[in-house]
Amino acid sequence: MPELPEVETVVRELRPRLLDRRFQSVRVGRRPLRHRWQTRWGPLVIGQRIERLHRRGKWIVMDLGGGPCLVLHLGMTGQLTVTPAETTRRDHTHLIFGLDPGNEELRFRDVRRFGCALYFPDAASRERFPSLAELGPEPFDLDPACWRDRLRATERSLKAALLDQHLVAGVGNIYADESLFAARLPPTRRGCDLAPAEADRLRRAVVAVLTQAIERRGSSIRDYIGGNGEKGGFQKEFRVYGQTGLPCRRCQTPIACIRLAGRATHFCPHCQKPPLVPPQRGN
DNA sequence: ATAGGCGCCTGCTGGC
DNA sequence: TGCCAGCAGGCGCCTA
Repeated sequence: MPELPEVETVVRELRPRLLDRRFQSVRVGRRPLRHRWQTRWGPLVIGQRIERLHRRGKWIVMDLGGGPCLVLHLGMTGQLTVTPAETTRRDHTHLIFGLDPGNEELRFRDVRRFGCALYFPDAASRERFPSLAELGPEPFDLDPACWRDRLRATERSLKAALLDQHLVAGVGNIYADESLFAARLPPTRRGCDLAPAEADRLRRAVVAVLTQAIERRGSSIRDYIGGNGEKGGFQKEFRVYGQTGLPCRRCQTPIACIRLAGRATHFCPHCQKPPLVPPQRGN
């Protein structure tokens, strides 16, 4: 799915097209998405002005004037685009907001319907939404000491830790694998077995990989497109994700793929070799 | 606390 | 060519 870089790209590209415009109509598809799926969007949003558009983890938050907001998640196959109203609507388009001024529509398309769109009447109700409220810090704002301590407090694998949105927000399967490769750490290594310097290396690797991916407008494997409808380019930079059997770009060892934390996990068995003697806890 | 499994959905791919 | 199992970028729920 869209992970942090993809969602960031969508938000950046939609912002200039959405800010200060109002919803003038809503069309809702017949089939529901996840969570509390609204069927009566019209009375909630028609006439509301889009004041702010931002990202939190993999969530898109749209503040409407005076408190209410729209919160969207793209799931695995979600696409959010602004499109001329006359453009043919593709199948699996579940929400269509007419925009004023102009003859354009904000469209939410999601083939697998793992995404969701939620309306909160005020900030307090949004703050009670657990998926947002319990989200960990943004990767770019991680306090190094706090990250080190939280990582070293868990016996889970580094892969599982990176995918846990409570620990750090926005990392998914692709960027977890790419970050672990960049940090030269094995995905199976336990958080509690990391030396402080290694925890810090991982933090920097996550930031570096995500930053580079945002610069390339995210990764398009199949469904992902940015807010302007174009595919991303970071899939060309993958070092391990989806590279099973291909030679590692550093050492030529074939990239391995295992199942970890329930997900396909790619790594270089040589560059990301576990240490012979794990560092002592507390050093 | 946390790992693992499943379910939610649809569409594509690879093997037979 | 056709069929079917397996798999896919997420997340939440359940069990052990």
